[in-house]
Amino acid sequence: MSTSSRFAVAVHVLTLMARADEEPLKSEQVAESVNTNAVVIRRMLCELADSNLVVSQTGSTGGSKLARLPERITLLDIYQAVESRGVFSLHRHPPNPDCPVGVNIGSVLNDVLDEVDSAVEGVLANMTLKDVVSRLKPCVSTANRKTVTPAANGKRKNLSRVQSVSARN
Amino acid sequence: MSTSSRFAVAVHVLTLMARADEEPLKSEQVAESVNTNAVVIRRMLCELADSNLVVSQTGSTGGSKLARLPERITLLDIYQAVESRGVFSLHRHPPNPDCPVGVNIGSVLNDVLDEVDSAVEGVLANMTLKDVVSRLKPCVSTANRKTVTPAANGKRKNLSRVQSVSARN
DNA sequence: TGCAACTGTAACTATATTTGTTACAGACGA
DNA sequence: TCGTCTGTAACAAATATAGTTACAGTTGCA
Repeated sequence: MSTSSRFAVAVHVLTLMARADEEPLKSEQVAESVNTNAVVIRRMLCELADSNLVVSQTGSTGGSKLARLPERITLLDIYQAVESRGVFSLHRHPPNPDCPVGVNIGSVLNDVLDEVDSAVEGVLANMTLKDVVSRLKPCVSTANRKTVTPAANGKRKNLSRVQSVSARN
Repeated sequence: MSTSSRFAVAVHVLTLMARADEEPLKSEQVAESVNTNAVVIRRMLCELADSNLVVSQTGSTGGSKLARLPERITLLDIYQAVESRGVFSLHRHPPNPDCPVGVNIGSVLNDVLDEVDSAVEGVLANMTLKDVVSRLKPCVSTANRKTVTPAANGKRKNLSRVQSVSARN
């Protein structure tokens, strides 16, 4: 399916800000936690700002912070801000219009794919950024230790979500 | 999100076979309806055969047909046969393990993404290939006309699913 | 038996999309 | 005015999907 990691990264970024409270974070700081380039983060922050999820300020004391309380930001808001297309795509090239199946399979599939999208959105609408922060909590307080709590290395139900155990470098 | 069209194509292919009844279809015929290369179809047929959704036969009178009745093949079966990964991915490179958020955001996200996957699977499990064929029916009988019934040009709720109106060549 | 018509598959190439990088203009506080 | 930010353009790298060519092996049939 080749999904992007944009949603995962966006949630990560906003989670950092939720925990930073009102303190604006610099793209460089965020990039360090996400483990990517600061420009990638800034690009994403622009999209999040377009959707009114964060506010950024330029200048020497600049940075970005949440535009509203974490409990008022759902994962659906985040998803819609950074993932434009739906879950599936139709054919890359349109099917043969001279074939009775080809000519209207797209219509049938669209209905199905809309249902799928709605289901996804339903799940995402039910969780807020605050919920994410809470679920994260268990490992905090004993700041910056290197050891990971065993439960923190959860595995997906299904397979390869990339990154899982050991990454590629 | 950059989803693939594999699911759409697979449903298309199996729909053709459902309508062909027991008559085996040649990859060339299928490719013509899907509007792609026969090898692309044969590759997909191999995957579908691995999942026991179709049976193929080599030789001069060969071809492929459904391995069981259309009412016994769900869209979930098809999805699982051709789309390996879940709907979303985690970070391409693992986040910074020295950051309290980075170290276990993956675990929280995994839970969410599992929920999303389950929701998608739930929707797909509720429709069979037979249902798809039925929904297709309205336009048949008056074979091979070029005009499309107005209702057949349905649009997605959201935007660009590719292919929509005019394609790219 | 030999041919023609298939499938299965390997090995590429082409195309698209996402991610990462470098560079720099402009904003802004001190 | 200077240093430190953001915003953004332009491009390179990485990845994944789709399309193409080529060919070995299978099978029905004359």
